[in-house]
Parts: sequence; structure tokens; C-alpha cells
Amino acid sequence: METNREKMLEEKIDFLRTMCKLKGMRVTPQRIEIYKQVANSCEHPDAETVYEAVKEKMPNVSVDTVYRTLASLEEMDMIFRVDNQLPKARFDADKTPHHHFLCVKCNEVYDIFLEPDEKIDLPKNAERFGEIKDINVQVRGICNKCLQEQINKQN
Amino acid sequence: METNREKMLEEKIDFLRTMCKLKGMRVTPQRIEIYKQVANSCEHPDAETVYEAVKEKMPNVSVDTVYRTLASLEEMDMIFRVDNQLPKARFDADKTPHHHFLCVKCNEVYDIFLEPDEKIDLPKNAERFGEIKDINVQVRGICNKCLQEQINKQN
DNA sequence: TTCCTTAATAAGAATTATTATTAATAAGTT
DNA sequence: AACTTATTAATAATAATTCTTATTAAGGAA
Repeated sequence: METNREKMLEEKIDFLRTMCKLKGMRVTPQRIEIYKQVANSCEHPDAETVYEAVKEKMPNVSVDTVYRTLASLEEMDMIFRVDNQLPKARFDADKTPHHHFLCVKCNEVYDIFLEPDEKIDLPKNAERFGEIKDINVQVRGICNKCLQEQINKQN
Repeated sequence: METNREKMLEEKIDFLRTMCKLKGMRVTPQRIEIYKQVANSCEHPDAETVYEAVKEKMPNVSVDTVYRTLASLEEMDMIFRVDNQLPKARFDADKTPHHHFLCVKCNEVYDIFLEPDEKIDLPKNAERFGEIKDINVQVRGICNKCLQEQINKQN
């Protein structure tokens, strides 16, 4: 079981290898492992979370390597940062277009995928400001989990 | 001249006074000055910028006061943080609904105001995740200023 | 007005998140 | 197998923010 997911992950890593070669970057086990952690998580992990996870497999990986590698993966468009209002950067390897629900209570980030027919249109004035790379809708609110906790507290 | 803008600022500060009283918070000169700086700027200043500006008028204001006050102003919905991908929080006092163009080169934040008739609709699935407070469209790209600089460099 | 309570402040230390420095290591090429 | 140099680990440094504590001053009560 989970073979499908594992296969997809392997494909992604193959793509990373290709991209690295293309850009003259070396394929190091650290780079692969760090990418794996982001690609295999749905939780938009921050650098420290990635570091802790990688350390399980590579006990003497350094924090710096994680930060540096996350930055290089971002530069090669393999991962990107999720906009948020916190001091911690959070990363996402899912390149399929989607948006985010940010919980203002627990800071959890949820993926919002669009329906097949759906399309969010740009603000008309957006183009005035320069060359657009991408558009991201951030929906902020209180997530169901936190709403439930609020209710529980009241009793 | 500028009387109109000054008048509007005074109105905003009156509203701040009212809100403070309502919430049992004291109206201190620091709080007013810090709010003034954010409310009177179009540049989505970060905490340090606010600190430097306030220091002009109140030379021994502390950094901590600025951070603490910005947080309390945010909590009372007088200002809010602009989502971004940088370690620095940036603040905005403009409560009229608008979106942001973030330059990936210079990190400048531009306001995108909607046309009178325009309306950005929520992703259909957004409501599944919880109670929505607000929606913000982040358009990322390279701003005109940076595009121009790129062109200049090529010559 | 003066006194009193306590929220808010200044100063500076402490934390947290991230980045830089440097010597050693190891990809990938020759 | 040797070589070049990007990448790494270790650790120091920096940047952004938050905490601690003693002091001050808002705003209500006397």
C-alpha cells in the first residue's frame, strides 16, 4: 500500500535530479532528503520542522544546510513559500494551482483547491504594477478545529 | 494644504480613542503616535520603520513598545499585517478592501484597489475550512521599477 | 484636585528565525 | 584515480521579535 504515493514521490525526485543537472547543481543526499520532506508533507512545514525530520535520517545535517537548500529549491521553482503573517517561513512543494486558508488562531495552513471549472480572476488593476508571476488567494479565518475548541471551552 | 488628509487622520485618531475606551485600553501618546505612523503611510511599513519614525517625535520610545503597540492595534482591528514571504512583518492601516502586489525583487508592496463594480469571489471550497474573516489576493511579480532597472542594466 | 490602581512604558536581556564564515567533504567531470 | 569546486557541518553572527522588571502615567475614585 501507499505504492502510488511513493511512486509519485519518486517521480518528483527524478524531476529534481533532472532539474539539478539542468542548472548545474549537484544532486546531494541532503538536497534530496530535504525536498522529500517538503514534497511528502501536506502541512506546509517550516524550516525547523524540515530540519527535525531530516535529522531522523541524517543525524548530523546542519540547520544552515536546510535553510540554504530550501532557498535553492525555491529558486529552482521546486518549492515555494506560503505567504503568511508569522515570522516563520513555511514551504509547499505542491505546484498544482491552489490557494490557502490560514487559521488566525492556530496558524494552520489548509490547501484550497479549485473546482475543475473554477477560476479566480485577477484584480483588473493588478497588471499596472508590473509583470505578474503568480496569484495567490489567502483566506484568513478560524478553522473548524479551533471553532470546535472554542465551543468545547464554553461548556 | 494637506488639510483634507490631516482631517482624515484626525478622524481616524478619534476613532482610535473611541475604540480604546470601548476596550478598556488607555489612550497613550505612544499608542497614538504609532498608529499615526501606520495610518499616514502608504508604504506598509515594518516595525523598525515605524520605530524610527516615532523616535523622531519621542526620542526614547522603546522598540518593545512599538512591537507591543502594533500587536494591540492589530488585535483591535485598527491595523493589520500584510501577508508576505519575508521575515519582517509589514503593517497596513487601510481598512478599505484592497489587495496587494508584492514585488519579488525589491519586496515593495503596492495596493491594488478594485474597480467600483469589481468583486473577487471566494474559492468555492474556502468555506469548508472554517469561519472566514477576510480574503486577500496576493499578486506576486516584478514591479515596473525593477523591470526598468533590469532593462537599464542590459545596456 | 489629589490619590490610587493598574495598564503601559523604557531599558535592556533573552529568544527565535535566519544567514554568514570557514575549513572539510564529496559530486561529477576529466 | 585525480581534480575542481559546489556543498556541507559546525559554529558564530545577525536580524526580528518577545520577555523581564522596575518605573511611569492614564483614568477612575475620593
